[in-house]
Amino acid sequence: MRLYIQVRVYSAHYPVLGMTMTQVKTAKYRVIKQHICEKIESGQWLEHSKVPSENELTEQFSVSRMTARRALQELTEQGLLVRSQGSGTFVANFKSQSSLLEIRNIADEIHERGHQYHAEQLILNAVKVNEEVAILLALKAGDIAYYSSVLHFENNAPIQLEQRFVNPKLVANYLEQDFTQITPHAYLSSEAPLTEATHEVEAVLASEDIGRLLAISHITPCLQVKRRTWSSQGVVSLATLTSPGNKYRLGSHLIF
Amino acid sequence: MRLYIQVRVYSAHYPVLGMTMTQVKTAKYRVIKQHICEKIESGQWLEHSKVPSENELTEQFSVSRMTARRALQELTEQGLLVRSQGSGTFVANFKSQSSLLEIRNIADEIHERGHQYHAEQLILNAVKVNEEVAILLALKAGDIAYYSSVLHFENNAPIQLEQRFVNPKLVANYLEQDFTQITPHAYLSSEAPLTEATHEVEAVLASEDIGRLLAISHITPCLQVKRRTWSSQGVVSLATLTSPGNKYRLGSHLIF
DNA sequence: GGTCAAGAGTTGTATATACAAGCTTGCTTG
DNA sequence: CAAGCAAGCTTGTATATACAACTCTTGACC
Repeated sequence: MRLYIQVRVYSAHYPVLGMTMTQVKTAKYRVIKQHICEKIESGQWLEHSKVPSENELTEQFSVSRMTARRALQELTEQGLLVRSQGSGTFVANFKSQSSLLEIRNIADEIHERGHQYHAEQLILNAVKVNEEVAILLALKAGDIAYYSSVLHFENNAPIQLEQRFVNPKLVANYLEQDFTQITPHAYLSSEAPLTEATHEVEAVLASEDIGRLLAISHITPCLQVKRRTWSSQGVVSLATLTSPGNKYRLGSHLIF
Repeated sequence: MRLYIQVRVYSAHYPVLGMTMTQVKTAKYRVIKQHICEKIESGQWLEHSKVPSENELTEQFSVSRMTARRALQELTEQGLLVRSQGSGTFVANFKSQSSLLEIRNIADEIHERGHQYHAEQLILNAVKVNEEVAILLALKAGDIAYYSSVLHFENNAPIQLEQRFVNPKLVANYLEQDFTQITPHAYLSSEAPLTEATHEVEAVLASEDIGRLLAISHITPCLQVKRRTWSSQGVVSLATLTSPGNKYRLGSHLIF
């Protein structure tokens, strides 16, 4: 159906055989962003230290000021930099943060930071729910729910344990999925679009089991987010996300 | 010291007597953003409906395409709009993503639970800020900022330690307040209405000092929220809120 | 010597322009 | 008529330019 379009595109812009289809030409401002990110994440540019000015970047990368500016601007909006009219641009002190305002896919989040993501699927089965879970999922105690336990990795280090109960009435094929290929959140979003969500955030100490999975000691404080999501049909799932406090932060940005 | 600067500025740009000092000249792209926000929030532009294209806005507001574009771009980054190359710009389907980490007064929160609230004011003075705080408050290292440390109690048990730096240029009478009578947050809101805020949430172990104040052991995990608030004038304050994880939770409710 | 002024450097806003790239529509053509 | 193409609209990227506004340093003047 749309093949002719692709043919046109390929012939015009991807003439070299074997060339990867993705990001054949990276936008200049993205190159600059990437460069700055690397400097910060590698520790070469410390917090509060000054970042090259727009004019300096203009020369270094042979781009116009507007292009250099765009890189700095976007990194500022993303919270990596702080700018001050008249005095310059500086490395912010908050690095890895995710947005609580958005229900996000942790895989996307990690990819955005330029890091490698993978997941291990620890458990995927059907379980009888206890009373607490039953109430929260709008089921009856003793009913069957689907349960998954997935460990998320950033650069091969465990970063988050996800334990999730899913309402089987609303998501039929949950047990057939492979959550090393698609995150539960991404799958659920495609099956039953979210209409509502609540979060509860608390600080806890990891249990022995969880500590072992996340490779942390038993006195490491963890952020635990309990997320309950609805579709138009009702409560879809109940997720408990546990991350070591020293590796993971939540960030939010409200505008009134 | 810096008065001459202000004089120069006033004479050049604020020639009319009685003219308010704030927002005398609103940036054009902000006007456009405001216009679009109002359309969406008033319901005149429904979800998924098409927003005027860059060229249309260019004509309507008599600006260049780059300026119109900037308005659309920023609203997209803020999640109000969705853009698609080739087809147009549309109202996003996530609207009132309000009350996440709703900026609330802890006193109100405790009263709502039917509990008793009171506060102790530990410190209230002017301090020289270090570089980190200076940057975040848009001051210079060594400048003076106001600092307050207030301990909040729920039913006579300490529930939250609030440590706050305040920009003295924007809130003049901060040191004259009695924060056992009004919370810093409530006072600041009355003085300089908030327009923006960022939060960072992490799980930490309390330091010895903080542990003593909060009456918790040194292995109690704590939720630590760092909140940076803006008014239309700039960064108003920088607050660090620390609460024992077993006594305090953050909740949020998103509706799509 | 302290005050003020000027200048250099920085970010902020705005415009005009050009071309690339993706989507939609409708017309042409076989 | 249907397939395919092209035109026209959309957003995306990039440049060059100009001036405004803020900060800091330097230096001159009183």
